[in-house]
Amino acid sequence: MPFDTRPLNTSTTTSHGSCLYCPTSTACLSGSLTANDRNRWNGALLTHIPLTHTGKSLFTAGEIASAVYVVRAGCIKSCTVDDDGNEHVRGFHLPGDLVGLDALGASHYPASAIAVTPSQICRLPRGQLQTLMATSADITQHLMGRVSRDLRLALAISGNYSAEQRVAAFLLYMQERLSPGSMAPATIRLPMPRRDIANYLRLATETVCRVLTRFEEHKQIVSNDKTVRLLQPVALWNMAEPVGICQPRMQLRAAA
Amino acid sequence: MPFDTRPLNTSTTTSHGSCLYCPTSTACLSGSLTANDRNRWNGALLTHIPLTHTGKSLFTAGEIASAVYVVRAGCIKSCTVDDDGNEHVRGFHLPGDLVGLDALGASHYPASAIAVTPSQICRLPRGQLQTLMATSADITQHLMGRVSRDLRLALAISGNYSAEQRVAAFLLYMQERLSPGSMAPATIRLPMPRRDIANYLRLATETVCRVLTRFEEHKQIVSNDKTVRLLQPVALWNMAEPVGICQPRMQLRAAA
DNA sequence: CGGTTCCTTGAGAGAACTCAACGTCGGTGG
DNA sequence: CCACCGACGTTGAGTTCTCTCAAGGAACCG
Repeated sequence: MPFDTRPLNTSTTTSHGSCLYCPTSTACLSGSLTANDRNRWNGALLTHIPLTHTGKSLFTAGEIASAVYVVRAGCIKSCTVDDDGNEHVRGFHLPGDLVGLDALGASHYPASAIAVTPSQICRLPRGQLQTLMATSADITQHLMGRVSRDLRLALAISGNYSAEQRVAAFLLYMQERLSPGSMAPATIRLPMPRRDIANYLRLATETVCRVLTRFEEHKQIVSNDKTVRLLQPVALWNMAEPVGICQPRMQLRAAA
Repeated sequence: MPFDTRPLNTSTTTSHGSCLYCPTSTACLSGSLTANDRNRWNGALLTHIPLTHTGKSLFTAGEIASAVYVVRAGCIKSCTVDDDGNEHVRGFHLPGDLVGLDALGASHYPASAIAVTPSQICRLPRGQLQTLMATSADITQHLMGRVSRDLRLALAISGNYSAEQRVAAFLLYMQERLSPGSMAPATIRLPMPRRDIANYLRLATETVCRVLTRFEEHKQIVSNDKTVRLLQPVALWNMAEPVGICQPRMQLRAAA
């Protein structure tokens, strides 16, 4: 399978499709705009970006920030490499997410964007973005919402939490992103390797493994490589709640 | 001294002064706008906010986000309290900084804003902000810049760094903020207690103390309570470089 | 002066890391 | 078809870093 479409609801994606048929159209910014603004947003988006294969970079830290991207399928990580040569994963971008927002107020990208999985990307040139923002308060509002959502997520994950809290929060966050609304014990497929998860959560790869093993011993999950089934989301949620990146989930509260 | 104006260049501040005479006018958003936009920005700002005393909160996490604030003097920390009762300091806001930007895309404040030091604040109601953004692309741009700057800072500080790297980066960052451009070994006055610094850097208070003591043993700083003199900024910078929140500093590079 | 808060230092505990080894999987080439 | 290789995931043993707990001193304030 050269192109992983499992997170999507459709298996018929093309690299030249219009936003109208884009499987992420409800998650992409265009989904929440008025008809007029949506048309203009879609008109500015270049959808014919070729697939990005695993490890290929969309842009590199330090490059002049020339565009913002929308993930249409797959998974992109944004990361930096410090002067000691250590990689730092700053976040994962799933279908519907915007990539490169942290460069909006700067001239250069502060982080690189690298495909974690073969991905399909839409490109929105910076000039077009400026025009859109200058002429539509609504688009501006929604963009602001995305940037500050990223800010909230970064601040939440940067908190001082234990390895178990981090991993639990990550699992629940990914579940919410990959199968939104599903309350039953869901089976999710983590697109990224353990190394990237660990790096993102500021843990060692081995620590993530050990925590997953411990969760499995406690019958809270069933893990098989990239596939994880959350058996006791409530237990995980009780651990992860302080981190604050997963939904309030009345259902879970009620069940607990 | 009921009102700490030391970071400012003037000692004659009033609680009703106009932006024209505001000591932070160059740091505040208004400093980088065109004359027309600046007038409108200043016109929307309510400058007659009473002093905020240490420990007093500007707003509390969960409240409906009704405004954005500009710090005119003093220091504000934004923080959350998780369900375990632990406080998490998300950032410090110094004169010229905007507070509450992480609520721009949400209906409620995700974090509380609490005075670390007696402070003076300007208030910008949300409605006014929307109007400004809808009618001035320039103001929108600058606001975007602030939000994504905050995002970059949060992402940088959330990296996986040692206690020494964190403290060194924090000292350099504060020096840059409190006495910008100064290259000579500067004496800075940290407005916040060790507890808040430690919490912000995700360390124990005692660890921050120990690191500062170690820096002092190595003749890299001279520390006396809230006053810190950076004797070897180059050495600190070599430690802090990977964190990436301090300036590139050609001078320091050259000297190193 | 007593009370409180903050800063500092020490000793021990614990969480996560490093180093190392091993099994699995998928791709590649003989 | 199968051996080989590299990347990834998992597990164990020992180490290191940071935290926790504890106590004392300094500064501030009523």
